[in-house]
Order: sequence, then C-alpha cells, then structure tokens
Amino acid sequence: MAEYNSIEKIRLQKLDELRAEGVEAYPTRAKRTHTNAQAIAAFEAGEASAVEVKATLAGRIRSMRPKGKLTFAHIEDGTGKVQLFFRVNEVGEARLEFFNKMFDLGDFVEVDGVMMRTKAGEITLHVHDFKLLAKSITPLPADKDVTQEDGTVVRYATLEDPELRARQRYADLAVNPEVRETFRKRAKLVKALRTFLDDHDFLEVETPILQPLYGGAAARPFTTHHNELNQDMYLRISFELYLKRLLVGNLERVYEIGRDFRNEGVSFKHNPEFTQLEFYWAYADYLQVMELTEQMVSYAAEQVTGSTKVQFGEHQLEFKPPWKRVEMRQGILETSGIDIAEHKTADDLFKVIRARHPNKTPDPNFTRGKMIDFLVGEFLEPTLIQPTFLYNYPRDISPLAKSMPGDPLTVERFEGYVAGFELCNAFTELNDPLDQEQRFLEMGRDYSDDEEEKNPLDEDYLRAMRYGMPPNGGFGMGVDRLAMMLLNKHSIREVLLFPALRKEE
RNA sequence: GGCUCCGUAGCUCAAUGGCAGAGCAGUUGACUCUUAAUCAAUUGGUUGAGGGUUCAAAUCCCCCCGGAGUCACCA
Repeated sequence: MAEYNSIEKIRLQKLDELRAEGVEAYPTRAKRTHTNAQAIAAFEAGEASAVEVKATLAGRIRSMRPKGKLTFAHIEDGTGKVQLFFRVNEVGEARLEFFNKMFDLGDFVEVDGVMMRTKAGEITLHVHDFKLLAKSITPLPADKDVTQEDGTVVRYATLEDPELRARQRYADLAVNPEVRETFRKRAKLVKALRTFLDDHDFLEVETPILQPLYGGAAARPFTTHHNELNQDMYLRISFELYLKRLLVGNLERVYEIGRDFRNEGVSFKHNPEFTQLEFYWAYADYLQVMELTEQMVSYAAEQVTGSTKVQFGEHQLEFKPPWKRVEMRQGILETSGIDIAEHKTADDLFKVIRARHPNKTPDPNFTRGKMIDFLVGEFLEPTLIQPTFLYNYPRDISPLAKSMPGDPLTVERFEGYVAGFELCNAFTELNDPLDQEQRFLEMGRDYSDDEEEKNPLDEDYLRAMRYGMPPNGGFGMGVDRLAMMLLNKHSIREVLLFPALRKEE
C-alpha cells in the first residue's frame, strides 16, 4: 500500500471532490485537432492574413499563473509547450475558479479555443473550454524554465539526482526535454544502422537469445532453467556462432541488432544487458569489413547529428572515412618501445615488459596474447582518440579469427577505437572446422582453471562448419557505446532508458 | 569485490555537536496580458534503516541499504 505525502493527500481529496461533482478524472477518450507544434505553426502561417485558427490541444500542465479573473498556464505535449490563456469572459467565473482550484501541475488536459498572440508576444491558445484527461497524484519534480532575453533557456531546480533519474526515468523524461531528445536520437541511430545494412543487401535476422550453450565471446553468462525441457539455458553473450551458421546455409550477408547479456561488472561503459550489432559477410575479409565499418559509422553520425564531426567531451571526433589504421605490432612498439614480434613466448614478453616498465607489469600467468592485450590497454589505447582501426591481433586471444597467411601467431582481426575506448571488433572469420575444433580445445587448455574465460565446445557449430562455410568477414559493435559517442554522453546509463540498478528496498 | 565520497521537505540545496532552515512546489486570500508573475499569510521532516558515544547527534563511532567516482574485472 502506497504511503502518501501531504501534496498527494490533497490531490486525492480533489479527486474525491471531482467524482462527487460527477467529473470523470480519467476519461477514456481524448480528442485533439493539432499537436502543440502544429497549432503554433498554423497560427504563424495565418497570422499576417488574420486567419482564425481554432484548435483543440491536449497535454500536461507544466505551469499555472492565476491572476484574478485571468489565468495563464502552459501545457506540454510530445512536440513542446504552448501557453494557455483563460478569461472569465469566455469560460465564466465558476469554471475559471474550478480550473484554478481543482487542476494541478502534472494533470493532463484537453483545451479548446482559438490561437492568439499575447501582448508579450507569445503564441497562445485562448481557451473557450477545457476538460480533465488524467489527474496527477504524485507531483513531478518542480522545475521552471526561464527564457532569457538572448533566447537561452535557464532551468531552475529540476530532477538531477542520477539515481532518481534512472530509477524513475518516466519522471526524468517528463521534466527534462533534452532526455527525450537523447532517446529520439538513439532511435535514429539504430534506424540509420539498419538502413545502411539493408541498403548493402544484408538480411536482418533474429537468432536465439535463450541458448542451450553460450559462446562467441569471453564472458560469464546469465543462467536460467527451462522447466519442461528440464535443462539449464543461457542468455546469449554474443550472436556470432548462430549468425555464422546462417552463412553455412547460403545466406550470404546477415546482421542482427539485439540484446546481449553478460554477467559481469557494471560501470560507466558496461550494463549487464546491452545492444549489440553483428554482421557477417560472405566472400569478404577484414579489410573490406574495415571499409564498410567506417562508411557505416560515418553515415550513422551524419544521420544522428547532421555531421561526421562530433563533439565528445573535449575532443572533436571526425568519423569521415578513411579512419586512421594502426598495425598492432607497430603501435605497441611506438607507444611502449617493445617489439612483440621479437618475443614469441609469454615468458619472454613478461620479462621484457618488467625490464622496460617496472611500474606496469602484467600478471605473470597471462598467455602471450593477454600480455599483448595488456600492452595495448596500458600504452596504446589511451592514444587512440580519433576513430582508429587497430589491426592484426594475437591468435591465442582470438579463437574465432583466421590466422594471417605466413604468421601463425597473428590473426586477421581489428578493433575500432574512438576516444580511447573500444567501439567494435571484427575479423576474417575462421572457416576451417578442424582448425576451429583445435582452437576450442586450446581455449579449454589455456583457461581450464578460469571459469569465466572457458569457451564451451559447441559441437553443433563445428558440425555446421564441416558442411562448408564460405570465407567471410564478421563484425560486432556495442550500439550503446556508439550512442554515447554520438550524443556526447559519458555514461552508458545516459543512453539506456532503464539501466540496471539494484532492487529498491 | 577493494578504496573514496554522498544520502536532510515533492524537487534543488543550507545547517559541522547546541531550537532542523531557504527557494521552488503545496494550501488560503488579493489581482483582467502573465511567463521564475507579484503581494500577504501558511502547511509540510522517523535528517536512507538500525545500534552506540554524549547533558545534547543531521553532524562523531559501528553496522546495514542505496547511489556516485575510482581500481580490479570485461578477447
């Protein structure tokens, strides 16, 4: 049972009074002839020729200024705010008093009248009749917008607490219009990615979220149980193995945009469920994927922000192709002074890192690949601000990527980095079933004592590969992270409507 | 999970051991072009929960809950 505060108690009392007077507080239907934006546009269009614009508007009351026998108010709908002007001349004294007393900030109303311009110059609906559409019990966080003379809007005391904003996103959206704008732009981003891939003949598919076996990434899964089948199931950690099965089935270009689930830490760039985009492209290699990637991301940037140049914090990012390309060995050499090609075992690599950088030493138990990854993270990654492809990765941390011809320790893989953190990951996909089986077994050996990194052997996937898989390039990208970059948000929570939070007590 | 910081009225914030306050919102009244309307009066608190120290705790200590930052983790 809810406990009500003093404001809520008063509003519940008003609700009783309304019902006693026979007023329906939550009528079933509303009618409106214009959105707020349409009404303003219609008035502006007809203003010079003095065309009368009648309009029925609907929206939430955001401000009220009763002034004796006049009342000014603003309502807000999905398109913005419009001022309302009530006079006793039209609505009568009793109805005006009824409005002033019984209507509150946050209530939804339907208002009927004629568009006009006030003496102060604001386009306003001159109200002739009004009706309650939905009574608000809980007060929205108080806020006031003041438009300065130079046109800038100053916001006074609105909802700012990041916990409340995320937990009660409905209230955040209701009072912070820029938050609504963020999520409109996020939708534009996802749509742009779809349009781009559709236009490049990729087929959008949907693969299982609930899987008997997880794979395609190194992450701890969420586990659940199917009662009737009496078996444990996992929420997917990637789409990779299912999408590549489709290449075996002669679907040559496939993609999926959907949710991945990883049972790991939560941070400004990690949420336990996040939106992933993956595509697989038969007869292409990682270099072609690189070119498609820079085109796709720059297209998305342009659709969302209107430009390929995007401000992110203190950096202006330029997404226009071609992006900078850094070969991993070269990049590590330049930033750390270590040539990984001269150190072919994990032990060798550990010793040279310890000798050159005694303050930045990796775990001595790391594999060679993880040592290299450590060097990237410590030295190279922070330097990759402008969109950059880092390419040619160590084989042992890339069990699904194809080796470079003539270099068994290195695979044809790249990651896209922007603003110092990882945006996407792609490679020329391994399509040799025997090599793949060997890699799975090696992963099992290398990480046998590490529950989190164990890659379960997917026999069905190997069976699919044995039918024959065309050579192909594959790609994966965190859509939330791209949204952060394009929208200049520095926490993943700002681009998720309902980020993961602990249960409220 | 480690460390640091935060939690006070519906919202934004004061009060640092000595009577829990302000602005906005709310309530009552005045006001026929206001827009942070104005003016007058006024309501609202288990200071996140529990325990302790003290004559006295929002303030100091312990523990729990929630959050933020940071590190670890995250091919």
